[in-house]
Amino acid sequence: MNTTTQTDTLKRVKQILENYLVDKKLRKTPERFALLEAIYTRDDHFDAETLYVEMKMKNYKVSRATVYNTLDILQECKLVIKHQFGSKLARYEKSFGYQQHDHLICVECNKILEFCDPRIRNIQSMVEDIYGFKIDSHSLNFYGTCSEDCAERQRRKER
Amino acid sequence: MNTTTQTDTLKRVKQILENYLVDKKLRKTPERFALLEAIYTRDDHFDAETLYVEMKMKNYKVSRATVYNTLDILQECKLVIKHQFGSKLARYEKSFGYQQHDHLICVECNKILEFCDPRIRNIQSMVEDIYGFKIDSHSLNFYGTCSEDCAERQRRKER
DNA sequence: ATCCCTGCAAAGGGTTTGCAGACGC
DNA sequence: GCGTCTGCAAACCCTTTGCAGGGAT
Repeated sequence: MNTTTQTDTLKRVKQILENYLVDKKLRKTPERFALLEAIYTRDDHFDAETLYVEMKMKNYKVSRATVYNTLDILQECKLVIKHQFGSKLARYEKSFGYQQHDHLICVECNKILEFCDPRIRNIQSMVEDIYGFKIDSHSLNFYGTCSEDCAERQRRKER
Repeated sequence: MNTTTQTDTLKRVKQILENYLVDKKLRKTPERFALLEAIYTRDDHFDAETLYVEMKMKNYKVSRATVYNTLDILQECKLVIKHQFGSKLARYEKSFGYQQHDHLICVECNKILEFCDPRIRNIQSMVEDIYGFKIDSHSLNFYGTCSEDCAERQRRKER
């Protein structure tokens, strides 16, 4: 994504947040927009603490409470997605302009790759039909090792 | 599953645990076998606390520490699978004699259904080839509502 | 007899909550 | 000015850990 597009994205997501806040009669606080910008400047699967520390480093003071509060709001307006990659530590990522995708997680070095596969949609509609569920979302994670090094490290642990 | 088969399963999983403990030079304590039996008598996706309380109710005293310790061991010998269904609270289920399956979770009433789909295997091998990962396991969860009642309750929340 | 395992309770890590003061409306 | 949002810290929940006594080998 080049700089122009990123600036453009930033404008659009800020607009979405603003609309959401107005609609829900919530306040347009500077903290919320600062956090949104920080999130849309990142390009990874971060946790709440990392975001909190990043703000601190930039000399933008926000409390942990505000970080969590804002992450909740951003999830509600679909600007952020929360993941639980098999541990209790929640991970987040921006979601505007991204096509829905799934994750491939290296259990050794924690590298996370993304992939898309249209077959999941098919599985979803089949499952909806069979069980009478209305499905809103899904998460598909593959866990494994990303390289021979990581595979070797894993084998060593299992002994 | 009829009673005969369940008794049979119980015998077999106890044997598996015993072999594992001997192999790893761990001790065959009564707590471990009692917990294994409790787990294989259940038929749901339970959390550690529920199991702990169940043992208490049956007047079989085990500590939380032992519950967690035993769940770890049972995971290692593949008799139990641990799930993280989008919350920090871990869920467990017995896994011997079960084919690998995935989950459908009602976000309103927390009902959990299971399903299998062979296409996931295909996606898995494709992803392995493309990204050079060696995949050990996966988790696919669909989140939605299980009935019109639950769907309605969800809509009411969103207002 | 060894020393791993247990029970207990305290500590731990991530997240949520309560409260008083700040500030968007 | 009203009422929500913030920062702070304490509380919270689930899980892990430390330790001393007990039981498997």
